[in-house]
Amino acid sequence: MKQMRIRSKVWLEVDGQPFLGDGRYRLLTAVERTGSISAAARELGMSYRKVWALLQTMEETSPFPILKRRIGGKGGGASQLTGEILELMRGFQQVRDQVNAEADRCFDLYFPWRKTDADIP
Amino acid sequence: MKQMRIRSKVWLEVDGQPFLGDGRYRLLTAVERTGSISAAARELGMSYRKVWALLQTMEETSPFPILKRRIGGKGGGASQLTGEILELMRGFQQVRDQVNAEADRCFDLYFPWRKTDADIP
DNA sequence: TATCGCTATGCAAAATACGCACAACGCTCT
DNA sequence: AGAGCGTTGTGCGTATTTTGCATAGCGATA
Repeated sequence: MKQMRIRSKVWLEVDGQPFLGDGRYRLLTAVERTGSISAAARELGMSYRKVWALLQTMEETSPFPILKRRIGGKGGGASQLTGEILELMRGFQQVRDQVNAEADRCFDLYFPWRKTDADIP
Repeated sequence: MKQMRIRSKVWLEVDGQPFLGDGRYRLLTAVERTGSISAAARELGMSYRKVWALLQTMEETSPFPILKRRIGGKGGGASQLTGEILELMRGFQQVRDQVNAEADRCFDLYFPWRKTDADIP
């Protein structure tokens, strides 16, 4: 039984470069909760190398700082998010949820048939 | 001057596999207008190999036929879209436009500031 | 000043995307 | 009937991107 469904994706760009999308949102959330980039990587099952590159790219395109990093010292180091990015993340979450809801609504509106291939003419 | 803006993307999936998104929509439109896969590829600046693979994958995941192909014969061959996919494309276009509009609306709603980095606190 | 776990990075390997080059096909025209 | 044309279809080597291993650097604390 073929099941057809709609998907949607929302992200913010800065100067045409991807800035904040769903993946980075989850990553930042994990960093904030754990207080560490490497702990966040472990938690999400990603390599530290990859996570670090993501955050680095993000920081380079961002108009404001994202992370307060501490290298060395107690516990070897730590990182936490800046107030600016936390505020932006709140707005992003709102927009994302609302757009996803609209996509589902439109799908039901324009494709009330075609939930499966059973009802294909 | 850093310019921040929102982007959104909508696509249909069949059994969890990507089926129809913006790129394939444009491709199918070109195939229909030109009546030929290879002409569509040239028009979009893509290799025939890539376009063929896209359509092949699409046809494999689709619950219904997409293309009416003719190999050899007048003009060497030709292809045109089935009525089913044309109908689906119309619905997709509606949903896509409406969701994109909603994304823009939400962005203005939740980020009335932050059009540029000039007005960052 | 030794330790610890974190941040930071060079580099090779793995996976993926890409497209060139060629085969198969069947109308059409001679 | 046979050659030619411009399609569709495909094998396979090459380029590009992604990935993560391995290791260096750091500094507060004890």
